[in-house]
Amino acid sequence: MIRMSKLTDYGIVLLAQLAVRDASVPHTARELAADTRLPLPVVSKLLKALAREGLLASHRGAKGGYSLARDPATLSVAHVIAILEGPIALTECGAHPGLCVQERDCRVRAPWQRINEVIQGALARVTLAELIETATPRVDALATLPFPAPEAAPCAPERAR
Amino acid sequence: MIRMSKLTDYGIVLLAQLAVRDASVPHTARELAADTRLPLPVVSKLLKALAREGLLASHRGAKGGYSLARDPATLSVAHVIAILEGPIALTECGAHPGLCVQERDCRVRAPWQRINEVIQGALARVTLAELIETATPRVDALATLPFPAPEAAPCAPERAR
DNA sequence: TTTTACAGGACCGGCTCGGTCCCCTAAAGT
DNA sequence: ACTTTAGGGGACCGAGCCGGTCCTGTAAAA
Repeated sequence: MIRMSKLTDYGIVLLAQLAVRDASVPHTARELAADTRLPLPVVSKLLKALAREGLLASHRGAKGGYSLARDPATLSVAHVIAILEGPIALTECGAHPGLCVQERDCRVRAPWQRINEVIQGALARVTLAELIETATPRVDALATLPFPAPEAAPCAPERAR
Repeated sequence: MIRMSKLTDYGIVLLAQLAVRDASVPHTARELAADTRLPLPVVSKLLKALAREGLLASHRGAKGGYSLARDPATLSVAHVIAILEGPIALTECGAHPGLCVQERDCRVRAPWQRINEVIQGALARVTLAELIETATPRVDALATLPFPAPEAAPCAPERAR
C-alpha cells in the first residue's frame, strides 16, 4: 500500500528516541528496545545498520551503546529511508532503470519520475528534529502543493483489491 | 523501497494506454496487453478490477472490451492507487490504526500522518490526463514544496541494507 | 580477566506479490 | 439457435522478501 517496511519505520522511531534522550551518554540497544517496546534483536539489527551507515556512533564494552552521530536538525527522513531501504522510488524503473521491457516508449515514465521527485523532496525536507517536536508544526504548509489541483481529488476510498 | 506494487503500476499504464486510444470504441484485454507488452492474464485481472471499481466500463461479447468510464482529467493517480492497493500510507498505523503497540505515546506518529497527507496530496493532484501529456509540464512547480528546507537534503545514496 | 555490549553473520517461517488457469456468462454474428 | 468472442470471478501456486531470531566474534571498561 505504498508502504515503507516496518523495519524502516522502527529505525526512524529509534532515531527519534535517541534524539529525545540525553545526548551526552550512549544508550544501549536493550534500553532503546524497552523504550520503544520493540523486540531487542530487531532493535539491535537496526542500530547496527544505522551505525554502519554513519548515522549513529557506537561505543563498545561496558557503559557502551549508541548515540546520534549528527545533529537531528540536519538529518532528513529521506536520508534515513534511503539508507534503510534503498532509493526512494514508487516505480521499479525509478530505482533500477533498464529492467522494464517498455521503458523505451513508456508513456507514463516521465511523469512518474516527477512524482517521485516530489515525494523525495517532501521527505527530504523533514528532519529528525522536526519529527520529535511535540507540537504539530505548520499545518498551513500543507496548503501549498506542487502540481495543479484539477478538482481537489474525490479520492478517499477505503480498502480495495 | 517505498514502492507501490507492480500491479498498480501496470494498472496505471493500462489506463494511460486506454486514454490515448480511440475512446469511441472499446478495447480488448488482448489488444492492451499487446500495446503494453504485459502478460495477458495480468492485464485481464487488472482490467477486471478497474471495471469492478467503476474506473472502466466493460462491454462483453464480440466487439466488446473496456473503455474509460470517466474523463482522464478527473481521474487522479491517488484514486487509482487507492483502488488498486488500498489506502495510501507509509506507515502501518496510517492505514490500519490500532494495531501498533506504541500507537499511544508514539513520538513520531503525528508527523508521519502529515507526511502521508503531503504524499497523498501530491498524488491526488496528478490526473491521468497529465500523465499522458508527452511534454513534461511545469518543471518549476517542483520548486514549491511544503515543509521548510533544512539544508536541501544531502541524501542521494544508492543501494543499502 | 570478567563482564558488558556492539559486529556481523546465518538462518527461518510466513505472507504477499506477480502470474497462471479454468469455468461461467453475456453479447454479436451467422 | 448456435457459435464465437470476450469479460467475470474465482482458485491456485511458486518465489522472494520481510520481520524476526540466534550465535559466534571482538572491543572496551571495571
